[in-house]
Amino acid sequence: MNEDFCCEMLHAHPETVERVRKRLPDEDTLIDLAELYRIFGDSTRIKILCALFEDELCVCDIAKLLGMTLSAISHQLRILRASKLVSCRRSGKTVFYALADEHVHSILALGIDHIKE
Amino acid sequence: MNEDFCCEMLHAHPETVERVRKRLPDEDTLIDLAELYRIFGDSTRIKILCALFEDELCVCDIAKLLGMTLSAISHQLRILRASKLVSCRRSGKTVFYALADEHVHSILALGIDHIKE
DNA sequence: TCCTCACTTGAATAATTGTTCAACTGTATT
DNA sequence: AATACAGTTGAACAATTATTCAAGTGAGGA
Repeated sequence: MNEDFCCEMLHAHPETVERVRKRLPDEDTLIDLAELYRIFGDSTRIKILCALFEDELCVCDIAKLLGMTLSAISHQLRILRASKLVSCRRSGKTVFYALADEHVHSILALGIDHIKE
Repeated sequence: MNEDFCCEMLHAHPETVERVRKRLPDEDTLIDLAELYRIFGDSTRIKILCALFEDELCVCDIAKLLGMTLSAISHQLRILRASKLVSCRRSGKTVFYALADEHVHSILALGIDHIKE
């Protein structure tokens, strides 16, 4: 749609809008940011991330911990892998998953802080 | 489903699972946490939050800034209000929105850090 | 080589959700 | 009182997505 006709705007604040527009991160950054949070925004994935926050786990362990099927967990791990939030290593028939980095840890911790208030 | 039959688990690690289970935040906290991130996980809402991070804005300003309809923005503001991430005040015919607290700021900043690496 | 098991994957289904459209508030102006 | 405008809301629609089911890998053991 055409942004010039989103509303009448006779009483909008064009100078404020311009100032904010200049400071706003670029479109791609904002979309990536939303995408990152979207990954955290599912209870199954949050549970997996919080579990891996405690220890490295194999798919079977996670499935048992969450009371879900291997398939459901594997599908979610695929999404977490694609987003580089978890890493994995194979040991024989078993695949172990772990958090990818400290950032994931920080983001989780901050969210928990917010919830608890 | 029954967590005892999620998989064969002949080679799972029950002691690790138990240890992690004990440390894991309770179910409700995890669901609330996912819910919080889910709100951040939409590009329209992230844009609104980032814009409000810069300045208080009326609905019309936000619509112009994002090039979207008043209705679409209002629907998203309703969700942000319900999640207590934004506050609003009416001044005549105009309704101004602002970030609800510092936490929102912190969560956004941390996410941007992660993206930029 | 055959079998078992840990895990992955693709298709199908059900549920959720973002935007649009049209109708409706509430406040100010004339 | 009538009109205009900023914003809200509900229903409908399209798109996305989480889980299930069934079939398929790949590694180790017999």
